Amino acid sequence: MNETLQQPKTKRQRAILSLIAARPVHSQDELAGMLEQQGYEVTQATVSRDIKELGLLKVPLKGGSGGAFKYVEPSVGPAFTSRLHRVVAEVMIQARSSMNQIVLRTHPGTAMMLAAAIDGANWPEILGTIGGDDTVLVIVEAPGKTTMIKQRFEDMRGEQ
Amino acid sequence: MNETLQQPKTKRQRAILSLIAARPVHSQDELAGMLEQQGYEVTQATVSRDIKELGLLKVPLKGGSGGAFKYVEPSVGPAFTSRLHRVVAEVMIQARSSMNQIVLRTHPGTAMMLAAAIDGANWPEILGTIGGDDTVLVIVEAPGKTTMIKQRFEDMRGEQ
DNA sequence: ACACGAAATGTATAATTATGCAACAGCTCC
DNA sequence: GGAGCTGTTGCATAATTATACATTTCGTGT
Repeated sequence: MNETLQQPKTKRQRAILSLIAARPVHSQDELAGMLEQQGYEVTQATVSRDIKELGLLKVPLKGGSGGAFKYVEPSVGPAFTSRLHRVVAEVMIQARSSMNQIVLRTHPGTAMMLAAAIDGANWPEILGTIGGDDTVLVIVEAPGKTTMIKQRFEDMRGEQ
Repeated sequence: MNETLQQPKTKRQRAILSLIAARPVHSQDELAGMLEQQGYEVTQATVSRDIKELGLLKVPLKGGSGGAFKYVEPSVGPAFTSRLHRVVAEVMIQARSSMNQIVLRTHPGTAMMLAAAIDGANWPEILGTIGGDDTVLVIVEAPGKTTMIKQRFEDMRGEQ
């Protein structure tokens, strides 16, 4: 029991990560209860602080099983967005356009991945893409739509 | 004003995405007030529902400016995890090992990206990597550590 | 026109989360 | 030893978010 009373914070936070990975945890009270079962003496207030420190996210469940939300690690958050969105956010450096062409610059060795993601998105305004090492050429169906398409890519990259 | 009364949900949700991208929004009440300024008649209850539908995330601010949290789109999550973690989650399909070698299978055209991310992580147990089109060969410093390293990759990929 | 069902929304409030404040523990310095 | 500082935690509750229920709106069929 002295071991329980002297439990360091780091160990408790690691236990939290294990718990939320093992099964859905719907509320901080629930999580506090689970920690109690593992021998940690802890309240909802401390769990709230842990969750904030760990950067855990409360995400909506898609099926409505039990509670309507669960806690996840930050890395699980992106799974809720489209593949193209994730890839753009990860590899795209710059987007420039002229007439009906958009040139996307990427980190070295990642252009093919972005080109594939763009193809997979099946945007009707895009005729096709050519990917090299760090550059993707996107052909837009008409010059009038180029700026809008470029803006979409920039929106997906988000603020830096 | 009739236009305000007949505002469709989709348009309001798009406005929400623009608002949270433009500056930090700390609470649903704050967001409801901002929407009111744009002519949407809406309450916190509806905003809560919108946020759930859009899958927006409430993330902790790192600086403590104003409120301690803000709302973001799921794609903004990547900033919270390491590059290797994100790349593994995005491209790695399988990890297998033998003696001091780990073979990682990836989506086509993405192996170089993963190899670069592994190199960038500078794990002391890894001597080096060789990346091809859809396969990365990882050389571990000793066979005794191969399983543990492989497990790390699998942990980062997470449940599928 | 009316009836019906589904979707959307507000009101009120239950449920959940965050935090101010005080207390305690641990560490360093004199 | 004591003083001072920092970090951690619980208590109590303020703040925030989610939701039950009722109402309204919209779309479809007769």
